[in-house]
Amino acid sequence: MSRRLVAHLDMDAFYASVELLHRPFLRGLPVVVGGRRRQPLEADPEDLSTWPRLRDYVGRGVATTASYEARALGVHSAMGLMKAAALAPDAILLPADFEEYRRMSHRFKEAVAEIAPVIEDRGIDEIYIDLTDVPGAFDATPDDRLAGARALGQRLQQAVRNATGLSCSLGVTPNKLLSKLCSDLDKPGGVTVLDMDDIAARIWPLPPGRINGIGPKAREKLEQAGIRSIGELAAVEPAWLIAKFGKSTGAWMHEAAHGRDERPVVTHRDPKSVSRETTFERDLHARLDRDTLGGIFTGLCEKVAADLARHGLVGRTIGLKLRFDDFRTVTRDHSLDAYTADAGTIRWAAGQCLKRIELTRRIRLLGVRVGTLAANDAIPAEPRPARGRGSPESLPLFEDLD
DNA sequence: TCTGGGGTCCTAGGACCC
DNA sequence: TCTGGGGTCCTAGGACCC
Repeated sequence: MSRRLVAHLDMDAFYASVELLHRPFLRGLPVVVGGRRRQPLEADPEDLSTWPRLRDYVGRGVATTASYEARALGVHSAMGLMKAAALAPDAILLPADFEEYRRMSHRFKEAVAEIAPVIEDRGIDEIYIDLTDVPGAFDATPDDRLAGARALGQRLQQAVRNATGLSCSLGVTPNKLLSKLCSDLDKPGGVTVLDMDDIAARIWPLPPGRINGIGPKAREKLEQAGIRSIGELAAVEPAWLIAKFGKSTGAWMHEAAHGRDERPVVTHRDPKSVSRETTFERDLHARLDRDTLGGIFTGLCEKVAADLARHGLVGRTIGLKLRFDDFRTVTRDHSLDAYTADAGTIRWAAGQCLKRIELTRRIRLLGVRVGTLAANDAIPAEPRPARGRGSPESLPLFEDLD
């Protein structure tokens, strides 16, 4: 087995930290980023009482990020803002400024790339870095066998701070699984270094949910079986896990609990789907609100089409997603014979999907997706045998419901 | 005061073909 | 008339992640 060194770098409370960078007078206060698009901020830096507070928020938004002061009050990302307001009514609520976050994201990734160019993007605020071939990665001193890994982690952290003024945390270990886990162990601002020999002492005491890929459902199942730590998970027969979680997940879980992970750092991935969805301010009725729904539907299809065009992509499988007022979600797919990036064709196919859904309840969310993607300049001339279907000139949508 | 938006991957059944 | 497999594509739902 070849020796690897992989880092996971995670920005600390990224969106909130970017906001505080631009508004240092808010430092020390609980700050939450999130909510739906609102009017531009018109607050006075000199007068904190003019800044929007969580308690004044009304609507369906969630917290995207909470500063550490807000986290101390129990607010965390993905929490509904109404619930968050009950916990931290005085927290400052800032609208998300994705353009700015993307700029800072680009900046920190560039700074890392100057030191270690093999980078896997995991979203706007985190990356994996393959350090195996970076000079010094495996240096050791008499009192620190992981001195090279530690020094590299600290160097990356300093480079990010110099380039952005922002703090991040790193895990540096032999693989992605362990590094992801470790970057979270000493947040904010930590560099956690670990070798396979340290797994029993450092990893096994942690709860299974700390493993990336074990979510609420799996955690619940494990808990019911009395498995409360990664060490206990590691001691379970793989056959039992496979019976409980299926072949793939069960086998993976066993390996993960032992800290084994051979996944490479992937520098490029082809996109699999492009989608747009929106949750309405109020639940809409298929018939009573059909004009509103029809307009939103068309808008989503146009956005997806524009996204495809921007990336030079075309797709063949059109998907529709509805969420009802009881939060039940249904999806329908419709595969076309030919690739498309055309808004009208997408809307027609999504309309075919809509026909197959029984609209008994009010609708909370509407989404449109295009999958089975190909590059615009590499479409097969005869993609598939035509199987006969209507032409996209009629657009039966919410208009002809009823 | 319920629960955003953009994704990936897995499972499982049925159609259809050899 | 009954009995096979394997392979691929399509669809629907669900778990999970950032």
